[in-house]
Amino acid sequence: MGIIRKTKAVKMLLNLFEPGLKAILAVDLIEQLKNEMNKTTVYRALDRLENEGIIHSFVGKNGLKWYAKCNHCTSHEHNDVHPHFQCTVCKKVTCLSTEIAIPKIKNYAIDSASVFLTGKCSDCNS
Amino acid sequence: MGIIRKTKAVKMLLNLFEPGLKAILAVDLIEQLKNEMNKTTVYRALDRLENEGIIHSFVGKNGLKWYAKCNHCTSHEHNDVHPHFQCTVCKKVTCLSTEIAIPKIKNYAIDSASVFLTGKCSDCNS
DNA sequence: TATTTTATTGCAACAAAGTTGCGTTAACCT
DNA sequence: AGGTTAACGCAACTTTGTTGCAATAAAATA
Repeated sequence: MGIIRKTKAVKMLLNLFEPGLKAILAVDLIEQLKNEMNKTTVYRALDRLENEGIIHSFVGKNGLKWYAKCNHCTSHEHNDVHPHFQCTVCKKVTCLSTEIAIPKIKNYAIDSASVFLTGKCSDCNS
Repeated sequence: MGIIRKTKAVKMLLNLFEPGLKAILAVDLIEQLKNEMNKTTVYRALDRLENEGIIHSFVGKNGLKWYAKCNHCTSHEHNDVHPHFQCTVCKKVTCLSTEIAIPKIKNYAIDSASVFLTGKCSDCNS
């Protein structure tokens, strides 16, 4: 365990995430890769990459699953607690590097926060 | 438009939300009401109540839809920008009344934020 | 109250996202 | 190269949510 094979699926997926902070819908990955591999393969490869801390996932407003590359995570710890942002104009979803302040609430022990923002990105806001 | 009929479905749903801040899974509502009405009816009644600003919805970590009662919303405006919290012990999901600070990001125009927190609620944190 | 209007319902069929089991294939190790 | 085992493909399935349409029941009107 802990070892991940460098299979065709893994390589292709990592290529697609290469550009950087942009998140991709699982469904879109399946569509893009439909001539190369089965959707089951895509889902399973994504699972593995996520378990190894190479990518992370989150759920959008509509319940669909997004994936993006991690910055400084390991299989033990997902350090990457950052907000995700969707532009209402270009529809792109990105990881923001802004740290978010986890609110303190009396008598509650909060151990995770996920923040999803919408609005206009810098490209569309001009 | 703007008028919502006080049908059986609407009354029963509002009763279930009565207790207060607790959110309920759409799927659980359907299960609870399966002897009383069709799931289509539940989904459509929830839609109407949400459009009128009587309840609001959000998506949990797993992509499932939650509904909860609104505090001070109208059909025109959902003022209720509050975090949602799920206790990892008792699994309950509640609306927190804490205001959240929408982060400012240079060149971005942010117009909505949804925050989902997990941890231990006050009941389970003792 | 009886009648008309129109929103709401039930049903059955569908759609989309994601999962599972299992026999086959292909990475990796030696 | 050969063996071991993770990864794959396929088909079938599950779950959540949606749609069209004929039937029903609120509300409005007479």
